Amino acid sequence: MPELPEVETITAKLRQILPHQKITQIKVLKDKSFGGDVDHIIGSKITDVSRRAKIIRFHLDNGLSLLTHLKMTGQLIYVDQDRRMGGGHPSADWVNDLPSKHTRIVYDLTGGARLFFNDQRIFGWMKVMTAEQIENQFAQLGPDINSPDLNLDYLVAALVRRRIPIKQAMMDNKVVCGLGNIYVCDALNLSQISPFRPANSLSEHELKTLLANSQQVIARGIELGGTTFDGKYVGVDGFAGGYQKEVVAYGRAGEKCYNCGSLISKEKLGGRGTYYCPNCQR
DNA sequence: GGCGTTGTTGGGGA
DNA sequence: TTCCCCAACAACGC
Repeated sequence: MPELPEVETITAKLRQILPHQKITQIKVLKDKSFGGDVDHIIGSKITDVSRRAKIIRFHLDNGLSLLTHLKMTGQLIYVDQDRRMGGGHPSADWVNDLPSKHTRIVYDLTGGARLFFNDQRIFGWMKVMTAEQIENQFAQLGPDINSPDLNLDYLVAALVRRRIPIKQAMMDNKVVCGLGNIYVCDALNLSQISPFRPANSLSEHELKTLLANSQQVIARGIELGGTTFDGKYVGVDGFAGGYQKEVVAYGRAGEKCYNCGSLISKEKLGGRGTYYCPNCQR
């Protein structure tokens, strides 16, 4: 479920909280959720937390890293020794339910704090990896949508031979990372470009507009702490994001397009729900 | 019981 | 080989 703004929000928070903390114990409640040997990282200290695409990386002082992908329903919830979530904020009222029936892994940290990995659908994972394995994992990825390395020339070159619909191309991690279904629908609506257009049919000017709007919706999503539908995404402190209040297309089928006043449609594209305005998105 | 769900991956066909 | 489509992963709510 989390897209880049959600993962970025979680990463930024964990980067404030976790460095210098030691992993004292790990309880794996669902084998499928954890890859590698817990004994290789128990006793190590977290030195940094970073993000690439939608993958969060915990850097450890023994040279290994712990990587996690939250996929659709993963959550990382930090609870300190006083059972406050997210390091000092008031806690969501379900803090006392942890570990819950969806908790897959529990990390005990320095001084009695704990990090919970919850994942309803069990698509997400956490894995112990070496630097070399991480390099391989990241090698095929295009630049992050919010990366300074991403520019119009790159996007034009990446899409020139792609005939798939522009929406699918923008969601392809080999082209650009971090633009998921919610934000890509909104970026296309703001750009007044149809999601069904072949990627290589867009003019350079259209791609420029789409890139700028994509960067803008992602930046806005980060500002608002992500998007929460159905309570599936929550931050490290257990609370929801705010972008769902500002969506321009996603989830608005039957409501008026903010560009032109026509009604937003919903159709399937590449197996995903696609919200767009048939009138002004051309 | 059926359908839909915010992400990724791999198999198979063209 | 590359490109592209689609099923699969699995659990929940409507």
